[in-house]
Amino acid sequence: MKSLSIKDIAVKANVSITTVSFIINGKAKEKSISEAVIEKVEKIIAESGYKPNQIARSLRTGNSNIIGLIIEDISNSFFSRIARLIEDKAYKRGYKIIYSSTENSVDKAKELINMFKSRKVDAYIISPIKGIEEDIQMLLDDGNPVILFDRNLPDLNVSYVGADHFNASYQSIQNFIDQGKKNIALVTTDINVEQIIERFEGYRKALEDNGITYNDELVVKVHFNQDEQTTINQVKDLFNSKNIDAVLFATNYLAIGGLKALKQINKKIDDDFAVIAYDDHEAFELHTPSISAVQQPLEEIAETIIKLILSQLASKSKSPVDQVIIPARLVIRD
Amino acid sequence: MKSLSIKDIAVKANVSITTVSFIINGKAKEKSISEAVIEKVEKIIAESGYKPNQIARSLRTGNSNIIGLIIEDISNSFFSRIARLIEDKAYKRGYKIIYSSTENSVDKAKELINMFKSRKVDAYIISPIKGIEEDIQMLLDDGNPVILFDRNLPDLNVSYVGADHFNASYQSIQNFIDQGKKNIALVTTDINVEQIIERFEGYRKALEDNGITYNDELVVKVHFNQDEQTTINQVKDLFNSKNIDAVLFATNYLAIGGLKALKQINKKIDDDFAVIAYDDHEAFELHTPSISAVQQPLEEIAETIIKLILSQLASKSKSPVDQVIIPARLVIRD
DNA sequence: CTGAAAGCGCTTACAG
DNA sequence: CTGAAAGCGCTTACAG
Repeated sequence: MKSLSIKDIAVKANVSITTVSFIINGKAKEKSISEAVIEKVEKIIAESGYKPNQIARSLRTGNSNIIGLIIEDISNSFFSRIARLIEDKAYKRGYKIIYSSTENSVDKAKELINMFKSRKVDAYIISPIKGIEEDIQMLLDDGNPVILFDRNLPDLNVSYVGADHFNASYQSIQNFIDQGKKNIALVTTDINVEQIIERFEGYRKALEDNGITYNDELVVKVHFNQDEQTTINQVKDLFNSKNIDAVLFATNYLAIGGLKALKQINKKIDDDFAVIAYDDHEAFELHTPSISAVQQPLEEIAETIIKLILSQLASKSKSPVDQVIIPARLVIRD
Repeated sequence: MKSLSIKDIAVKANVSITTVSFIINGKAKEKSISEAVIEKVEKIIAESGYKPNQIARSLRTGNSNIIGLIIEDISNSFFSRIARLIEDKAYKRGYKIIYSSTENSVDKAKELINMFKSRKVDAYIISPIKGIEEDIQMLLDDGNPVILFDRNLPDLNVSYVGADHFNASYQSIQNFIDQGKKNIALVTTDINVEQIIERFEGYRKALEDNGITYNDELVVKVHFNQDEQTTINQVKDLFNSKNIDAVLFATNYLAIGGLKALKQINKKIDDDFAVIAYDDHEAFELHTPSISAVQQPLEEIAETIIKLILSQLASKSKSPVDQVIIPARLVIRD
């Protein structure tokens, strides 16, 4: 069953394709099409259920009304919640989202960028990894709107939206110290991305500013993508071998694994031992006791991303570069 | 900066567009293009970084290599995990995913189907709601591959993949009864979708088969989309007014809200009071005590969906209708 | 007030 | 072994 084309409508209405096109695109008034013709054509369109072929429209106009979203992993709740907000806001402005997960692979990320490029997406929202700087630079050189989020690529002159990871991490550690903690551990990952590095630097700086010597042995860097059981074992080893009175988990999935480890070795979270997770998660409020967490302002991040995209889309000229850093919020529970 | 077209490559290589097209599409041998020409053209393509315009290709060939995914809400962990698996498997077969969330709105669902239609997606994966039967029937009439998942539309003769919600619910209740529970509550939602109805029927039938009278007052149906606090209050009311020794939460977000309510009224989960959540969630294993859950076989569901899609895409003729029901697994914790 | 025609970047049947 | 040309379904500058 072939679907209807603009030609079919034109024939049925006994007018030209041009006229139908003008009506579809709301240019009827501007082109002074007569009321009678407008009504006739609109009636036929409504009755037939005709939908313009967006592919043809894209080929002709050069834009697709699709925004490409490249993230690490859609099943990670931080990304899925951001994706939801972005989708919603984009949708309201007439844009659809194509997403794809990179799994932190440089090759896959490059492939995805190429794929989106050949699909002529109108804009790119990317949570990037190191190693794709060149590819992003090419997108910029070609005049594409590009917004990085969550993590920045400092070598690039590109728009970026993200939380203030350094300060949020710093405040978390300061909070521990204010409670009198001295042996503060950090469980983080070994991926070399901006936001993880900033969280580490916030940790280190807060210790330093409070006169506490940084101790390498209190920092565990787990491999990205390793299975949870391995992470759990590493955390157990850490707590079994060291005397620790507070720990910051640098991501929510690390915190989930870490809490399981603490449960298994029966390490109680109480006045003598404090925990903060970076990025909130539904499990934390529910946990006994409740777990404090750094909340990134997802709504604000998503809104800012979309605003920047739209303004870049609007300005046909060289896109302005905006770097927006949004404060994160430390939520202390219990 | 305009990107390169096939014509630019043809000019540079001093051959025709046709020849370049054959080479790009791997038909060089078949069309007996000479080795020398193939090499020359491939070299130029590689050097120039030329990527064929997929929009033009789609317009010409009529397919897009894009699969449309319509779900309730990407930020719900059940859907985001399924989305991740589907994306991954589709990607390996050369397909990309466009997704959109319906938020259980019939209007939005209809809009999304139209949007995907005008984008000429090659296939549709839909977690449907009642009220869009006609729209789906139109897709089927037009010969589009359509797979429903999670929830079925029984009035339609369409392929479907989902867990055996009835039996999983039945077994959960049977498990309670085997432990000697008598006053078994169900917290569910008021959305009129197949999988929620089946979970309810499983509950009711298990009670009946065990000679326990169904009691309307032990069933709470919360409004879809209401805020969590309202749900929490309803659950509190239920437990404050009734004597209950077991509860099945029909979705994982209801369980999250419900567990918060139980915590607030200090209702302990122990030998005298049992809880099962439908759909697992990271919070449940971590909870004190751990919460039992029905696990849907996500991997198998995603794999089956993709297999059906591919087989429908392959068979140019009338697509076969397969309804695949996959057993779910009750994981008892503690 | 309306239409004929070019062109977006491809694929492919046909011709040689 | 290779190419000219039609056509996918639109939009839009130009003409009348």
